[in-house]
Amino acid sequence: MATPVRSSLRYQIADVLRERLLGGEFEAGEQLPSEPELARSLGVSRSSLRAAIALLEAEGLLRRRHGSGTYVTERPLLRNDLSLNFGVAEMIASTGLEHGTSYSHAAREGAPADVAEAFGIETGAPLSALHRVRTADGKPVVESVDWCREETLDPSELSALGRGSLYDALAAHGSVVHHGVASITPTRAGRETAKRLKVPVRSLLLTLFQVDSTSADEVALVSVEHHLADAFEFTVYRRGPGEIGDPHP
Amino acid sequence: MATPVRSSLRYQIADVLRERLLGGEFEAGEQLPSEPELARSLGVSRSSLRAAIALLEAEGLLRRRHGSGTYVTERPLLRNDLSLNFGVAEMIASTGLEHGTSYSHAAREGAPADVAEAFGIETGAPLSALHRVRTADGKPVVESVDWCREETLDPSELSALGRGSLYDALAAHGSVVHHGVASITPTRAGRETAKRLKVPVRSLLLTLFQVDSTSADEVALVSVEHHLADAFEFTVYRRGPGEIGDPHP
DNA sequence: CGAGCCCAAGTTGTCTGACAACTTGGTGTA
DNA sequence: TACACCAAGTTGTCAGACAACTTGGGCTCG
Repeated sequence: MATPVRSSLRYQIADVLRERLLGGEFEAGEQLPSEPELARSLGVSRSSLRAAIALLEAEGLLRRRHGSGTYVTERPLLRNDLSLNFGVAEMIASTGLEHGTSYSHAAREGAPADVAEAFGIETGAPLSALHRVRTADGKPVVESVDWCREETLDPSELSALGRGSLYDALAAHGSVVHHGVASITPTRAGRETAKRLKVPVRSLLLTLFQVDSTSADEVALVSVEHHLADAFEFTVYRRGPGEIGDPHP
Repeated sequence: MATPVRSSLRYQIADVLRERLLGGEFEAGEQLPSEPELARSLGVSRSSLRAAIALLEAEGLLRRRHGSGTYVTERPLLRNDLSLNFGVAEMIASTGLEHGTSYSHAAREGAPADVAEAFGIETGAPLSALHRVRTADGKPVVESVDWCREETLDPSELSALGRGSLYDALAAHGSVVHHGVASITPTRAGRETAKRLKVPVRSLLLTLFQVDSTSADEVALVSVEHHLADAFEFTVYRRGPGEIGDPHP
């Protein structure tokens, strides 16, 4: 088939392998077929396959051992792996719960200091803002505010979002999100937030302040998410220390 | 010089480049020399260089654009990048503050349920435990408990640790930590923790539960760290969504 | 003069084949 | 039994070539 092929081959191979790995085709700790064999069976060159394996190794899914083989990492699948950028909806869906939105309001608002700094604009300059409360099986679990430039999406387009993904809407307007940088802090629910999440004031929250950028490193979206403390568990794969090192077997 | 060369060449190249990048040799957004040129100047093959660049791309330091070039990512250096595994001491030192330990106690203790599960042993089975309170410029900021097998390090070895790194001590006993998986939750200070950190009971904390493993995927260390909410800021680079995608320039 | 097409140079992406470095299990020997 | 050695299999690195893509300049044409 003549698919347009937008992304590099190695990413496509990595996607295929990731799917097969997460699909449970291989056991934890099991050895993968050798590189030449895998490459043949996938119909790609060994070098492209190796590049794909390198990606999965950086994600912590695979482990390579010189002279021995490539092995599936023994680890419980990470829940809500922070190194991947997904929306709240996906996060809720991945737990098997039904996701919904109990509150949604879009407006033209002045940028708070931290948001303005991320966009490189003056504090108070107008932006499009989308306030939402996301639910899991009907229970409010996340209160979020998303900010983007008016030129990208105006408030009316934001309210018309419905069940569609914000990332998709941005992409449709030429602002494809390539990556984000999130900063994580524990907080307490203020009066407004508490009311919207239906929890007592000063309840424990985990707050994500995230700046999403395009592949040209232009800030496309800034979002603030307040998560109920016990709603989700965030995990990260941390490399090192020493990056490699294996003195003796 | 004839260094023994233990790790793969691509990791060494990545280390060199990372150093040069973080050292400010290139400006943010600047284009790197072409791959053939860089490879020549480093005295390595282009394929090895490409493997190294792939690592740095996965870390979010570089960006490659087909047909155009390789560019330095525009982002403020991440503070306390969670995707790298560093100790509390390094974290404090990186802020320019003096790190210390105001409390340290090692003992043989029964494993709590979550720690036992990580090690794959029975709850209550004996482990070596190291309780510490870490300080920044004399102020307590982190309370931590580290657990490891008695065979690896016994309590007396833990108390003798002094200012040395726990990772170094483990490595010296044949347990080289290769990576960790951390899970992050907001918590409140209990009575004991509050007293040790010298903050009011129920103060806001960020808790990291981390499982460190060797390259053979054997659990070497489990640690629980309670961080003062305003002491540090943790950040993560999040790939995606879509992993690549760049419909039009 | 401006808009748009075209092309050439430069860059990253992929392929092929070969050999080096290392691991592992088995065999043979002292 | 213990040890040295070897052979097969694996990943790591190298070299060279060509494909795919971007970019900027020059050209034509209106």
